[in-house]
Amino acid sequence: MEARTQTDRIYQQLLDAIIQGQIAPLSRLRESDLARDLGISRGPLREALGRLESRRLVRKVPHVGAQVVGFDRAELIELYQIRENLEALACELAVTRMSDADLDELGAVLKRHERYLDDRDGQFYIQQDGDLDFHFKIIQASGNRWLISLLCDELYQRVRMFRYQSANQRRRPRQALEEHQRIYEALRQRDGELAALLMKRHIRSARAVLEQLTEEAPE
Amino acid sequence: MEARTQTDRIYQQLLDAIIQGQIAPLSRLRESDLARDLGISRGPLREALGRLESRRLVRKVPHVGAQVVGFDRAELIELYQIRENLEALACELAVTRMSDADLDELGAVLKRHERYLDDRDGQFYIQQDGDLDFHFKIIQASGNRWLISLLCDELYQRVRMFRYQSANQRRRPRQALEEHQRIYEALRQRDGELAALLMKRHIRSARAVLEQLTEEAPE
DNA sequence: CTTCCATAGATTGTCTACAATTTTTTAAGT
DNA sequence: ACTTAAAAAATTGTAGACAATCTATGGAAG
Repeated sequence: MEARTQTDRIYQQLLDAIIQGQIAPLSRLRESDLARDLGISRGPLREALGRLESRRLVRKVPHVGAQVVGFDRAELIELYQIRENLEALACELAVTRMSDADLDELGAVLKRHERYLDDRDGQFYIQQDGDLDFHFKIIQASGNRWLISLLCDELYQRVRMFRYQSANQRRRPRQALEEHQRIYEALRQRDGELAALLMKRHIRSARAVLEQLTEEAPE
Repeated sequence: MEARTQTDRIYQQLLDAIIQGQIAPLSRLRESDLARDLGISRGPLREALGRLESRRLVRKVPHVGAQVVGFDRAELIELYQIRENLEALACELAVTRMSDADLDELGAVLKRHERYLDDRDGQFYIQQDGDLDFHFKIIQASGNRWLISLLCDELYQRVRMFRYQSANQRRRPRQALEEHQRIYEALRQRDGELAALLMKRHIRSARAVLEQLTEEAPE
């Protein structure tokens, strides 16, 4: 039997469904219906919805209800601005804490990505989330618990959601990989400052793509 | 009658009590007792506790219970590292968005602080939270919604909790004020880069104090 | 035809009771 | 006296019913 609680299960389940778009953005989430579909009562469901609200994947209005958040270009750009800075910080911190073994693991991730790219030349959907492995490893290595939970548990959910929905494969996976490799090299050489700079650039270029993507008229 | 929900009221109530130390760190929070004391049922209370857990002011263990988080020096230092970077970013963004009126307001905050300092020479408890006004104003002016909610709604609760509990008045309020003034000047001159640099230094010096405060043996 | 208000329906918020799990107590065995 | 195990107590997790609130429908007045 599961040691976890219903709330946890349902939360995870809804989280995945939302991120992968199985529950469409802006969907209204009716508690009674959902509870029935999921085979639980409203209590745990409400707690799960509350958690989703805290993670900003759902918006709740008192006495009205909950709905999945929509795609908001401006908000995503704001999110990327933050990632720029926090992941740069992660690089600086990681440099002082990563063991050689950690670096080897990180290198292995890149090797794996490279193979994917060679195989399915260009089009790599699986690498979608695989890309995150690289970032996650560095963040984890930072050893800063706030940083880890902020980036991995909160901000990144939104990034993943965006990627799934917009079917927005990176335009230039090869370039992204090269940027990763350069960051990796900097870490190898224990040059935190450089790694941070490169990471900042890396994310900024992703943001630039995002800004062009759904270009809108300047206000 | 209040438009808010019980969960909201209780959440705010518990939040204040925890931050101000009326509910001591590491206190066990028993649902039945708390609910009785607060005059509500366990349902809304549980949702409030869940929200507190999301904000990292409470830790919950399934089937065991919830307790207020304790003082963790290392964790606070990690938090300050993040503030350094995010508030620097806030400065850069704020520079491009602050109106002259906004700047006047910010200046007024500083004037007020100055008066406090002149009156109750040195010892300023009220300025405890007043200090945050300065930071909050800049953060708000950044216009980055993620930044605003991360700093104001999440991270700062922890900072406030620490300040209340440790009765850790800033040692050098005068110096802090001067640093604020310099940041303000940089913003006035629309020099975002400088403002960011000064903010980073400002928070870093606060962190340094923190590091000395409860000095522990290096591991 | 439009606007306003009242009523009915649907949905969320809250309470009480019950089930599952953990912790504490108690007692037996070594 | 100490360890182990079983039973009891306390506490959290879940379910279902009721109350409060919002939304939509329909009718009357202008």
